[in-house]
Amino acid sequence: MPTIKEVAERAGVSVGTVSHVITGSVPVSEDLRVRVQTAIRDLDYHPNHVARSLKTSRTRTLGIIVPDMTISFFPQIIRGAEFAARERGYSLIAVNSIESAERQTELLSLLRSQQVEGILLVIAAGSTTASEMMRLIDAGVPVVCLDRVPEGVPVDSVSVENVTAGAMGTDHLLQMGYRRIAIVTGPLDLKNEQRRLEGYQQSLRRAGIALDDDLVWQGNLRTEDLESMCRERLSDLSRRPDAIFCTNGPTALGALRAVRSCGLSTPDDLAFLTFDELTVDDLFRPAITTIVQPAYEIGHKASELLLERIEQGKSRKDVQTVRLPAKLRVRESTRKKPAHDAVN
Amino acid sequence: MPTIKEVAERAGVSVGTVSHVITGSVPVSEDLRVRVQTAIRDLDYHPNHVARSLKTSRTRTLGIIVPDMTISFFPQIIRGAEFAARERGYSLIAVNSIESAERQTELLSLLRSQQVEGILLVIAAGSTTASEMMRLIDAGVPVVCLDRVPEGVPVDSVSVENVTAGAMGTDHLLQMGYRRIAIVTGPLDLKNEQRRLEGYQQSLRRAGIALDDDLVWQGNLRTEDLESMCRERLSDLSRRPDAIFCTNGPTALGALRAVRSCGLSTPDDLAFLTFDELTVDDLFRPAITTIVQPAYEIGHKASELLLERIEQGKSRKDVQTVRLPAKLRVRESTRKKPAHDAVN
DNA sequence: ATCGGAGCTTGAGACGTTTCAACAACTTCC
DNA sequence: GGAAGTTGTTGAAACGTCTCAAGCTCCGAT
Repeated sequence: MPTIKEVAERAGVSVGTVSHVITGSVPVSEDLRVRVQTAIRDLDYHPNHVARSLKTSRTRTLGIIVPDMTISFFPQIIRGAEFAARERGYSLIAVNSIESAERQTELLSLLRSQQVEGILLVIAAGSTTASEMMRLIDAGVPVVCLDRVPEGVPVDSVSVENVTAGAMGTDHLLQMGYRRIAIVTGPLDLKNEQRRLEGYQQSLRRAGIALDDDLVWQGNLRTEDLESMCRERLSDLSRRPDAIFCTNGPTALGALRAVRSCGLSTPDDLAFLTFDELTVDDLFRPAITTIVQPAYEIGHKASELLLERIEQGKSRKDVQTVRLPAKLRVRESTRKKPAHDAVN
Repeated sequence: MPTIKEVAERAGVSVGTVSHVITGSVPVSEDLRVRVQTAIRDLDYHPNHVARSLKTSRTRTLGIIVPDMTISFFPQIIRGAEFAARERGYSLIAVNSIESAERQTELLSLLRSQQVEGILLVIAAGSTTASEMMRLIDAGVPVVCLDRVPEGVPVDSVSVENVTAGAMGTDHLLQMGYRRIAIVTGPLDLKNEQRRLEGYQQSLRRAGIALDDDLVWQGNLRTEDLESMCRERLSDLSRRPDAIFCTNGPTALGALRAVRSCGLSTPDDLAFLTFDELTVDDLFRPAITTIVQPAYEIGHKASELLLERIEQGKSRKDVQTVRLPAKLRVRESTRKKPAHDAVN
């Protein structure tokens, strides 16, 4: 690859002048400008960002760590974040932590080594992040947490209004006549799982329905595990719920498979409601009612917050906490419960 | 952020020694090693990759450009590529061209400026890439094309065996008793779309069935456009096909919506077969028969090829062309056509 | 004619690493 | 006991760029 020096030679000017033409930071005469630009084109010269970054200590690059890009929720976030970054002349590099705390630590270090100017982080499940995050923050690395928000850490965050969303879903099921509502969650050390559960409980309490621990089905994020757990739970006829509420996508997939493999159908045998679209929920028969998180907007907003932090070097005092509303998209799987069913 | 110099001072050694401890390239006495490592930990030092790269002109980073990360096929590719890269100590940065030729050019330049050591490229639809690719190759940038392979350019590539896959799908439909098979394609300037069509035609010809241009429904990659095209086609009762074969995921989604909105059902009114899983095809009722491309493996293999090129500096003479087989996953949407239907 | 200033252009230092040649301190061997 | 290795350590140059201070040219004002 040609260097700025070769461009300078070919154009018959100094290196400094070439740099000025490229960055536009200092006026250059028309004559020289065109000579330089011609040379750049002839040589197919691409400025070496590595060298530039070393000098300016600016990379104009953000990093984002997500647990798993193959879960459709995350690419949407990434696209939103990428777009916002791009609007401000930044680029975004995305990496997967595959829900592993060690990998997350490695990636954090990798991104810092790559001199990204800020980091968007969706915390890996089960990682005890608090101290690690504090180190990051103390080191002055701009960070914004998305979707999953750590507790007790003064860090900017963007996520959905989880309690409200959990309550909204439960309210809807109640309204449709369901009473024995099972909630299927991922690991409860994920705060947003916990909050969704909280919303569910609030809603039931408001409706005067006793909470039943038997209806809180806590699992992990592995679809297969979820499936077998649900299958087991569902096989106990006497305690079978009349509705299932899943707090996230992978969970929902497992639960749905379990429902099917138990020979049950939705919504005849039980109603079904889930967080996050399964990409094509509208095409399912019955179509599935979902609580839709504004994934793209979450990514977009998080990026904006991060850039604000970076460019205005805001003090860590004023931690920003953005909570976006989720939307309920009602479809067939939560159809009103028929009266003759409702009697039992 | 602390620098290697500060570490050296704190440990009371020279900068060179610290570097040797970090890279492990030269033996260092136990005594100094621990002193240096302690200093590194105390200072929370992260080596500056930017500076390192400048010196070594190695970034150990690959770039991948995909049209759209929200199409589930691509994240799978990325995951595969990322894994293979990681196995060899490389990291991978992913960006979206959003099917735009200009954006692709920008990103190519961006990645080169970022000094990635090689590029994985899924060409944007409609970009006339030949000359651009030749420049890249002539400049000695290692490139591997995935999924979509340009014609007449001596570049490594990994994709699925498209003709065979197209024929395989068609064969299956024929075998199940369908005769009027419509094929729904994306833009035919994408060579793999063309090849899938080719396979379809081969299969029909082998079966002695006349090709009917009326059954080749060419569209673009926008689901909505596809939907309205299909709806229009399907509304013409006299010419309605008895099976639909979609050559990619976004296309399939559109076609499926059209089928539904025309009040038709699958497979009773017509059979349905598509390339690429719609994430949860097994949960559809009826479950959809798909031709599954080994996306993860495509990414993995492409990464390996690229790394080989990078590390062994293979000459451009021996262009590698890898074609992986697709798999037919038979489900309900292509159930055997009932005899009384088959008479007409 | 001289001076001052505006507007371009240049050269050199610095960014944080790696790495090579040089050196120092020990061993080992004759 | 000294030459020749061996092993570990150091200092300085270099990577490609940006940027600051300094220099040059030209022009108008005095």
